Amino acid sequence: MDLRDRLVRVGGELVDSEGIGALSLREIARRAGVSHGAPRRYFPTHLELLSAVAREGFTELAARAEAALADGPGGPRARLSVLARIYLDFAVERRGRYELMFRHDILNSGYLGLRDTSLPLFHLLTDLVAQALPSHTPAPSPEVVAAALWANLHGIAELWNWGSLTLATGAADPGSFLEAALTAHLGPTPGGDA
Amino acid sequence: MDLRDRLVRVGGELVDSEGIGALSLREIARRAGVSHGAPRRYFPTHLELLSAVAREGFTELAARAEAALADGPGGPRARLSVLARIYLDFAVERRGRYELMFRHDILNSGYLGLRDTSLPLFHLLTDLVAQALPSHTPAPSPEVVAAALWANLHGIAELWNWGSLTLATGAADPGSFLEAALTAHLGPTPGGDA
DNA sequence: GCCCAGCCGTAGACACTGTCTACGGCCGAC
DNA sequence: GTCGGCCGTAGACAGTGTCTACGGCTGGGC
Repeated sequence: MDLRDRLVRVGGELVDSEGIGALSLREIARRAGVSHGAPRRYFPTHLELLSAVAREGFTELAARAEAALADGPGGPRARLSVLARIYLDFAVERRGRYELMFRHDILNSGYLGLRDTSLPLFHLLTDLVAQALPSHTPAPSPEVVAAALWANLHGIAELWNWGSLTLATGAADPGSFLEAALTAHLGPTPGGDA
Repeated sequence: MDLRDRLVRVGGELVDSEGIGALSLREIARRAGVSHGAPRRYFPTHLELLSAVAREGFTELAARAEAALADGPGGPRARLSVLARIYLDFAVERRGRYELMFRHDILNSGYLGLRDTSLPLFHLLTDLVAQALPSHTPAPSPEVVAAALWANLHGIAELWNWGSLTLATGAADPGSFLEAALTAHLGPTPGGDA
């Protein structure tokens, strides 16, 4: 296997298990069994390696979303609920990776490449929102609603991971916040609660 | 002036102007005009110094909120709008500081002290939400709505600072997202738009 | 007035980090 | 068979956070 891919994979396992603080260049190189100078042949800088690890996270998140949305047709609102759940589950399960994926202070250099990987996900969200939006009232554009919903999801994910939501409300599961966010931004579910 | 206070102040100026990456222990010591070992007398660890800088941020945010809410009485919904705006403005103006304040991977050691400083702000939010919540429907508890609103605000702040909201929607000001979040979580404004 | 103790900051060492550079070894092309 | 180029090694360098030994200054007890 290519050393380049191996480095990204090792970095991914490392950030998934040990968190963002363990992602030093030399540690990745050690775990990949090469010297500390080897990664430089493929990633001119430490941050570019981290960007590649983050990008891998985006592709996996997109794959999860695609897989979950593939089998059941369902209405757009139900699909949005699934998508939001996928997003939140990813953020909680792969906490370190999720943090890395949104650490823009780290990833600015590789940001252009990252954007290409994360934009399709946002477009998927926008499309679903456009289908799910009620047709009454002068609703704002789907992009705006999708962005607002995304901001809400991201905030829930971060606060949940910090324990702030549990601390403030005693909630044992972020699902209620998720559904509240969907209802808040899209209106009440047309077909009932389920 | 106490060296302890000077270090916190210098660190605060540094994170406000240069961002979180510039906040090394030795750089703070240099700018304070002392040797790199001096801070250790007051902060056993680099992270505890950073926690103190973050705490100063929370107290200033609380002071801003208090000042803004003091002069005008206004309805609870209007006061919530002011509070949300204060929060968002702080996050945008003091971007580095805001990032630091919510970098829980850094601040875990001083987290207990931080919680004491940030909890009153959340209680203020909860109180206002309790007053602003419409009395129809089996509304969820004010804590839950306040937490959901906070999560939304935080998400807006982060995505806005990253430029993601501008990129996705072309918006030139985060205010529309802010008002949308208020409406989404509290229901439409009873007294109109203003 | 002197002396001594304790606080405060200095300075150097240590392990670790990311980056840069000079080097060798191996493999394929000619 | 020889030569060139890719790949990884290894060491140097500046920077970091932490730890420790040291000096200097100040204030209190006699």
